[in-house]
Amino acid sequence: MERDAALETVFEPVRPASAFEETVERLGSAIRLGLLAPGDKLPPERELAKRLKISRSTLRQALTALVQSGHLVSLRGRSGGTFVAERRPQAEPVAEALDQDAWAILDYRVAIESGATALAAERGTEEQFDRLEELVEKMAGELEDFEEYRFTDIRFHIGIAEAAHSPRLLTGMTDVQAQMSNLIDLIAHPPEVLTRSNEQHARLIKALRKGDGARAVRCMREHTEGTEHVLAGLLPAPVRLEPPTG
Amino acid sequence: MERDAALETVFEPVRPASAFEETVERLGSAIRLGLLAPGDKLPPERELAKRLKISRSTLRQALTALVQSGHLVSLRGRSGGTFVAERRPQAEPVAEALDQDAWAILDYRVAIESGATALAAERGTEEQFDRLEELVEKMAGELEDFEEYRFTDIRFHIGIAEAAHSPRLLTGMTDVQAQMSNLIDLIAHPPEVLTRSNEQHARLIKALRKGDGARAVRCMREHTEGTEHVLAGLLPAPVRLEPPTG
DNA sequence: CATATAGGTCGGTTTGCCAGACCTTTTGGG
DNA sequence: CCCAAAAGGTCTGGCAAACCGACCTATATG
Repeated sequence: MERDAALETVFEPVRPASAFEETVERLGSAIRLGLLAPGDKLPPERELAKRLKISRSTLRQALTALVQSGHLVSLRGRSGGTFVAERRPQAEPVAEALDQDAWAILDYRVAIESGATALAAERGTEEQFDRLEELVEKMAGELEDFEEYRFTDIRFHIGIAEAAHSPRLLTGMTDVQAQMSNLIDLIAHPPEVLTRSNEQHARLIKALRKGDGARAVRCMREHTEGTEHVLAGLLPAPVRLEPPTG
Repeated sequence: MERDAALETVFEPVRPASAFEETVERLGSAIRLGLLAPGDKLPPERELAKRLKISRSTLRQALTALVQSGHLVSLRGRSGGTFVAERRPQAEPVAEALDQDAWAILDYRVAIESGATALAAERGTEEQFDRLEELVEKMAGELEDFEEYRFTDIRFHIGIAEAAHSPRLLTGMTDVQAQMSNLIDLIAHPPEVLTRSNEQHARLIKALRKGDGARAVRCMREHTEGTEHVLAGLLPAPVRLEPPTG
């Protein structure tokens, strides 16, 4: 039989997330990605529960988890509320998620990034490109502070997804960035690397402005490959299996 | 505030799928996509439940649903089992899913397809390209029978995801193809269109063989645009909203 | 100091899912 | 010919997640 790989996926374990899990993930990622900035106030519980279409109790489970993990702070009383913590928890990374399949996200990333890039080249507005360019300039001033740089970088990449004008790609991109962060936090980022990386950003924008999708995608690929090569030295095994000659 | 679109996604309703739903979707899609061919026998319930890591009762809910919808047939007795129905249910399409956001899948599709294409250009093996070429030849003989053509087409696109050697992309691609089918079934497919489409397939493979990712992606974009243009006449509104000048 | 606005707590109900025992149908093999 | 094996079909009890809604507590502002 031939269509084997595809069939295997069909029978892979079904593991739907619970409402609680998904909520933690959504809010947690948004915070780690800087979509919710330190000090930002979340909507009141009852309201947020409505927006997320979950019960308040479930929402509170998630909030509690995020408070305990240091992502959120909640204050009681009249002008109280739930706030994004000022000092982000230093997620001690390493040791976890360094699995074999850490590589899997890289593949997905390539797809989302280059796909979004191709679309952005066609649909992006001047304003959006301007904004991307601002971000590039901002990054240029953050070469010494990786924390900051990375946040701006995330906004840059999400910005590309926005320029693609597609909700699905936007969620895809936030997904990707969230998962990438786990990996990216692991590696050193000397200013030279960031400089180079940001140059690629600049070239990318140029191609986008010209509407040259193919070139833009090539830039993006080059860009993502950079990370991959750096990671290559860190992740446990570069084994990329071949089918067992079925 | 600027990062608005991204924030909205954060607070979108959380709606985790149930195990039941996801199972129906997985099996149903696999059947509609032809990954499970008519007459194929599924593993016995108890075993399948183990593989999917769900309880037999939940699995049976899903199977029952699929039997009622005509996708599956189950036979009792010793050499019984659950089989893929010989005649696929003629999902009377129209009327449903023609929503505004039918367009959303098209965007995601572009990302997955062009992303997978880019990767396949780098990682695909000769054997895989050979196989893709076989499929193209097969399609060339199916220009008069759209049902058949479409199945082969699906296998072609999934084949590209396989050539990209990435599990995530594979699931992404099956997702995309499943959702696309809803739309594609709606439109007429005269042989001329299929011919043209298949020529694009052929060019795509050529580019893949040369390892020319950029060119391959361009081919793929051209290919997907074809569908989009045809659909453009059918879907309710081509409105692609711009942000309300926040 | 009253009251509005928040977070915090509790109890009861519903629903999804699971585990496992048991029944029924059919057929291949002794 | 009959029975054991291999399937699908049925039922029960139990647990945990999620929901709903009412109520408690803190506190800052007017």
